Amino acid sequence: MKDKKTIYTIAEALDLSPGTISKVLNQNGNVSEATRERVLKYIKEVGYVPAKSARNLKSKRTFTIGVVFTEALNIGLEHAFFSSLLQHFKSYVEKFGYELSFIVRRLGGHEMSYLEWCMNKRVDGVYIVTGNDQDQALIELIDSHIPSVSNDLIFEGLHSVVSDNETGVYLALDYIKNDLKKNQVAYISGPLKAKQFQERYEAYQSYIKKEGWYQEKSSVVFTESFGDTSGYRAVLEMMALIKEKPEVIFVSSDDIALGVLKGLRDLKIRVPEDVQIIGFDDMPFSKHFTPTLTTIAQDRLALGEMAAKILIAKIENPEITLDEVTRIPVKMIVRESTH
Amino acid sequence: MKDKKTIYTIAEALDLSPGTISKVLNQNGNVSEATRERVLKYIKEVGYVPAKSARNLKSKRTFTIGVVFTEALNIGLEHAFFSSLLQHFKSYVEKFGYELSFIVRRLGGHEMSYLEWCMNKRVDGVYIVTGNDQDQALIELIDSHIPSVSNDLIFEGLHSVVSDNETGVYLALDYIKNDLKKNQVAYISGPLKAKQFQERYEAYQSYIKKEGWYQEKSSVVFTESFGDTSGYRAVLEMMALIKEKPEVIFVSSDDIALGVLKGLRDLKIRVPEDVQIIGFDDMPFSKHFTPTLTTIAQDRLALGEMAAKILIAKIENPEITLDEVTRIPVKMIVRESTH
DNA sequence: TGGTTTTAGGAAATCGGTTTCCAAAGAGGG
DNA sequence: CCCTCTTTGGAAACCGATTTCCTAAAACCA
Repeated sequence: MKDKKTIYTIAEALDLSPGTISKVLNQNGNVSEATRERVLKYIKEVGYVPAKSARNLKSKRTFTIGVVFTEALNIGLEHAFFSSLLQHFKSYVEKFGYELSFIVRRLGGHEMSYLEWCMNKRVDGVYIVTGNDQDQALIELIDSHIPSVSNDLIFEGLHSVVSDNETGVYLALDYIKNDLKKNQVAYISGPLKAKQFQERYEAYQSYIKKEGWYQEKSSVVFTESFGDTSGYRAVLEMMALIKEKPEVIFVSSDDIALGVLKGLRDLKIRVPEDVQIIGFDDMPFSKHFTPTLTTIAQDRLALGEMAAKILIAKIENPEITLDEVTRIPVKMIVRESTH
Repeated sequence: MKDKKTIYTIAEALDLSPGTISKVLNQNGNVSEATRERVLKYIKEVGYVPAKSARNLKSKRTFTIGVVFTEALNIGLEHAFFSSLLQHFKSYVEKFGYELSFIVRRLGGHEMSYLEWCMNKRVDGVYIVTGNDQDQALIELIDSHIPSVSNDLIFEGLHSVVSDNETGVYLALDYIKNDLKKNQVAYISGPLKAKQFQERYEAYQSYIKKEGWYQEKSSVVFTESFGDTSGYRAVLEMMALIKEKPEVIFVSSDDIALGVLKGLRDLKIRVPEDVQIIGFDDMPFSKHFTPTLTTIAQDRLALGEMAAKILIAKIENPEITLDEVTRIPVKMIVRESTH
């Protein structure tokens, strides 16, 4: 029973040829309804499952997508935002029969590049959840013929699906200007190595300049990495150095904002009475912070699914032409941290 | 250049036989140092990478571990605790050349069981991050000959690596009794379908009984799922029904506790002045809650790595005998939510 | 009924490695 | 110098599907 079951075993048992079994399995080729059913029935009976490696070897398609998930800057799978993208991407591609496999850079002891790994595995496509645009090995992969899509990097020749960060920043600043009627604002940014922080920072700068708002040097602080601990340190640093206390602090991500809230609490600065806070992302837990966090919501579902849709389209139709960058709309969510 | 490169191409170019190339690649067989280097050099030059599917087909080993990550009860990859386990597991097994592949239950349109998928892919082992112990398909997988390990389920015949939940609960309750000197305590539990909540709940019950602490019916509430929103609802429900307000609420996970804190705030109940809160898990963000959360810390690194270690041991030595359940110690971390 | 078109199913090559077995050449020993 | 032992590398079967090409039988048609 637990012996080997192959297409040959089956064929022999049913007095057919292996080719016929294969045809039944792939529902192509001409097989009579009668034998089709006979084969299917027998297969179910003995619990035969075709070996994927054999199939892959011959047919070149693996129905596997390689996932790049750089564990730099504190963002591994532990980072809720990116895990969430991966989750949505995964759910979507699974509907089309694709599976995910993490790209590994060392296989059984020796290092290999992203591209080598992908060729070795013959993945059908590559999904970059987070990556480092300075990474030569990643660039090599992007430049290869393997279809790829990213929810993070923006790169010549790479299809990216990212939030409309600029509009997000403008929404927040317009709100500060028109609703809160403030202009004494400070900014806490994640590391600019990450593309989204870079875009948000640039949008911030351009808005400030356009409005002519006064900004002293310390009113912009960069964290050294992702995560609440970084935010905690950043806000302490800012408040220690800044002369004119800000009325509003705009923080470039919610997880960093959590640390900022804690830092302010330790400094006995009340939110929103003494300073108001706006975050970016709208993570699930942001609505339960103390105070609950006003933020710019990213549509994680749309980000992940659109990336999936594009990648599948590229895999199944290599000739397709698409915009390089797809922007997903964001929206503002007002909660207790501003009023 | 971008044409096909196989062991045959290489062999021809170097005037050797394919077998010899294979021997070089696998550093076994007798090959002279001279040709070894010649082959290696040429391979590097033309950028040849062996096709994994061909290798797998012959050698049966795939160096791939299937990951079961049930997306029930709100716990997908988005759940920080389980993502973290997966992250640590992944980092560990990668050192030994294993890669991870999510187990998918529908491949190219048609449903398949966990076991079918695993046999189809010929995975070397299975890692259950989260699973449902009522799931017949999962049980079938566990009962199969494929080596497996779990960080969640505890099951006859399955190797599990889990926290010492009982000690964790006792630590918290001893602290309530001996340090806080309270005994008016309530409990908010995650759904008992999840093994860890079941264990914690049982430990709680046994302690309460042992101490003879008074408990009215509403002093234990179960959430319908994971996540802060569940906690929010649960605490509102509890406070609405309970007669004798508790002095301490013990919440069976930190993410649920976040919602509890928010609920109490909405009810104008102060923490820790009016009621003290103890969580379970010690998630990275728990130290930045308002107030910061006293909790029982689980060692996520140890959980993930130990699971990895055990699985690799089982794969590489099928005869090995191990304890079915490995308990990882927990410790108590006191913060502002108690005093 | 004879001739033509379909259809069902088989034979065999192929994908790209791994591995066993074997022969030739070189090394060692008396 | 002859014989044995070891090294080196080749030939070929094999892993388990897929796929093309082909033939025999069945169906169709006038």
